[in-house]
Amino acid sequence: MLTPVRKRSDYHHGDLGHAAIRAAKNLIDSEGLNSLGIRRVAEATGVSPAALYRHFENLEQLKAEVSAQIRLELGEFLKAKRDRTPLSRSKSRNALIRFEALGEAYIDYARKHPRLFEIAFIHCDEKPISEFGDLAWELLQESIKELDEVGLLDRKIAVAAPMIAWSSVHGLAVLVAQRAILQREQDQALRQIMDGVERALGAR
Amino acid sequence: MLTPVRKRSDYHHGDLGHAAIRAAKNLIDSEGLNSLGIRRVAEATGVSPAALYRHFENLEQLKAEVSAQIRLELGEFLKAKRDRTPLSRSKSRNALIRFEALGEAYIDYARKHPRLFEIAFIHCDEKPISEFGDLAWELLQESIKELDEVGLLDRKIAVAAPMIAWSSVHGLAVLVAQRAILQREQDQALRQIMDGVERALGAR
DNA sequence: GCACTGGTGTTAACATTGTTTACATTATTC
DNA sequence: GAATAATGTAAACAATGTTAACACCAGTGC
Repeated sequence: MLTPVRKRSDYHHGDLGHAAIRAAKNLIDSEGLNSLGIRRVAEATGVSPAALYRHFENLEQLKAEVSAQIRLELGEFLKAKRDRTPLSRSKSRNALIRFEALGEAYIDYARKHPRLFEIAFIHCDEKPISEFGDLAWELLQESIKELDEVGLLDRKIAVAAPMIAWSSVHGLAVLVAQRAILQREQDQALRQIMDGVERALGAR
Repeated sequence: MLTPVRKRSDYHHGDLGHAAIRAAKNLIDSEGLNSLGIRRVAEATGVSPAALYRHFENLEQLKAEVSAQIRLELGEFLKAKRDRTPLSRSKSRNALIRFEALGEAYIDYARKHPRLFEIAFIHCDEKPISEFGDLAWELLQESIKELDEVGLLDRKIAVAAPMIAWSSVHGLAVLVAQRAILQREQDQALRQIMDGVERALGAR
């Protein structure tokens, strides 16, 4: 991914703002949150530092917008990976396969982009997951409904199911992103946790 | 908690290092990680900024030591709260009560000290939870063993149990600390998750 | 075509930060 | 009690976020 360079008349950028968010994201992804700075982003977008203040109030707001962007991309990543998993002929098994694909994809993202994942959920202040229209959350709900339709969801636990599944996998993802779990133990941990979730939901 | 002030002869501090970690912790707790700085800590401990470099290589290392300190305090918090929960006469119920107390205490800490909790597990690089002799992890293992002894643990899931329980509750704790879950929904979420964990472990 | 206006960029400055260097003071050791 | 190590200070450095004053340019209304 190359650094986007100035276009057009060479004075006005044309799409700073979006370009800044992209540059900031790449910076965090490759060098970490601490390396994110107004001046670094300005350099990467080929613009003077002060120009960024026409598009963001301050560094903190830029971070927040990058964070939102990452949440979006995470959701798209989950969706894409789930829709690419091969299905069987059993509708019942497919519900489970697609559910597990979501879990795997979630951990996968945390492993591939740990620094992005770490800031995905900063500053959701008083905006709960279940309300800020998060794509990932919707995918989870949808998947649980699929489980229900094929009889793999214990009705007693139905309303709690999304929370249980989310926090279980999210917990692991956080630990993976922070490298608090050894690389070689991550796959095993995921299998254990998905097993646990499925036992909890009654899906067995 | 007052700012520790210079003691003794007024030139040598006597216990900078520990005092710095304490000051840094209080700073983070009350104003957030972004407000942590060498100069702020120097001011709080009544010392010149350069003095801190006799005790820490740089700001990053100070952060790491604060992080370790927080992990320790979190463990002690869990232990204290668990040992203060009233027990019943049934040994079987007590195992469950103590297990749930751990979960509640974990969330409680994240709620009371969100900014501390958030940095508790940064920079555990390649030192997995299960190995760095973490007190909290030991408490969890111990509690699961208690569940096993009273027959509340499904043997098939025994080895996976710690991972399942940890990541579930840790996931919620992270969301709570980041305020991605509304205050009034937190208690319900915890109950749902503990239910889920107990179903997963076979503890019913 | 042309002035004007709002949006977007630049440059130069400011206060503040982490960090280093050279030096001062105290503790400790023989 | 002198030498030495440990621990503090002060002053400087480059780099940072941010602001203010000015420059350019696209679009609108005449």
